[in-house]
Amino acid sequence: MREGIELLFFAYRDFLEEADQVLARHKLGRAHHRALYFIGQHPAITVSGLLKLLRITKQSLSRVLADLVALEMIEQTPGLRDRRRRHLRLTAKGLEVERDLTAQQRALLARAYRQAGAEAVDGFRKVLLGLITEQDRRALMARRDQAEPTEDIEAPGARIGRAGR
Amino acid sequence: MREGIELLFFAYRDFLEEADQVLARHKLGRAHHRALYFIGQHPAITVSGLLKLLRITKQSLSRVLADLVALEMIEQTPGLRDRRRRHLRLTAKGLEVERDLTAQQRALLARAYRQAGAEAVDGFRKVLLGLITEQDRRALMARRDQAEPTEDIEAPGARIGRAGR
DNA sequence: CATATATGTCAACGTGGCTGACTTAAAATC
DNA sequence: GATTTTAAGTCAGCCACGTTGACATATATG
Repeated sequence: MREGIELLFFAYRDFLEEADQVLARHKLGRAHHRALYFIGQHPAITVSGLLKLLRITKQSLSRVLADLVALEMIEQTPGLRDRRRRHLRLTAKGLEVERDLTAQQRALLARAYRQAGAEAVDGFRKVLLGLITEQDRRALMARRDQAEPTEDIEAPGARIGRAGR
Repeated sequence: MREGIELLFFAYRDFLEEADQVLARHKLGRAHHRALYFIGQHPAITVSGLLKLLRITKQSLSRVLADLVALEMIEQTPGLRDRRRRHLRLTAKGLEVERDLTAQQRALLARAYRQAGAEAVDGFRKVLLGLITEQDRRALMARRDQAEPTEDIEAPGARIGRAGR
């Protein structure tokens, strides 16, 4: 049991270290990484949607989002049905940085998968799924069966803030 | 691949959340948890040994250790062969808190293991081992084949600081 | 119109990392 | 025995990123 605890600790730490070097090059922090990642995975996600995924306060998130908007890595468009909502998506630049960030991680994970074998990967997923909360499990599944009709309609070409350059 | 990244993120977060509640009760932070944990796993570990495991600076660590000494959760004894070294170990109180902290985590992990099955656990371990660095892998093994003759001889009954009560 | 919701903002604070400079005691080396 | 190296600690300041609390604004909804 203790071994499992340490495996998680070391693996998570070593896994993040990969991305940290890239982050340093771009002068970004881990919080930016997480935001970029999830916006990349959930295009047009709203601020409140992102808050639920990250489980941080809106004050913390808005600092990060403000940075990313200023750096032109993400952009915000008002919802069509509900103009209070801000739908977030990566710009070309944001996409590039996000890819740069996860490229290392994907490579590392791919190597670990390859070395361990398909069967082991299955076990890895089973155990981790058992560790996470029902809520997070749903978040994971939601993306996989990416049917869910976005119900988050957004207005095209109506950027918010630091307006149209 | 993306799924694996998210699994790690969610699992690690949810796994820590368990302990966070206990930490809050004891008015401790995550840094204290990590120190207590590794001292518990490596009795008589030296400060520099702990630094290597945690990979933080001595300034950061010494804040944490000072807290734990003040709370009488750990104690330090000078090395016998090398009196510059300080060997750390949990006091009865420290042991109790540490158990309290990991009890939740062990239970959660045990449940995940049970649900996933022995074969899955094996895969879980294989993949995670593939993710961590050679250095961390050695740290893990070292404890398992706990032969390694501690070579860290310490003086019995010679506590340092906040002296003998 | 009144209320609820989505988002943002200002201010203050806590934790836990970091760097850099310096000290002390003990060990190791010349 | 003098010099250098090592283990540990200290002081000071900084930064990232989380928190709480109070309040503002625009929009949707009953």
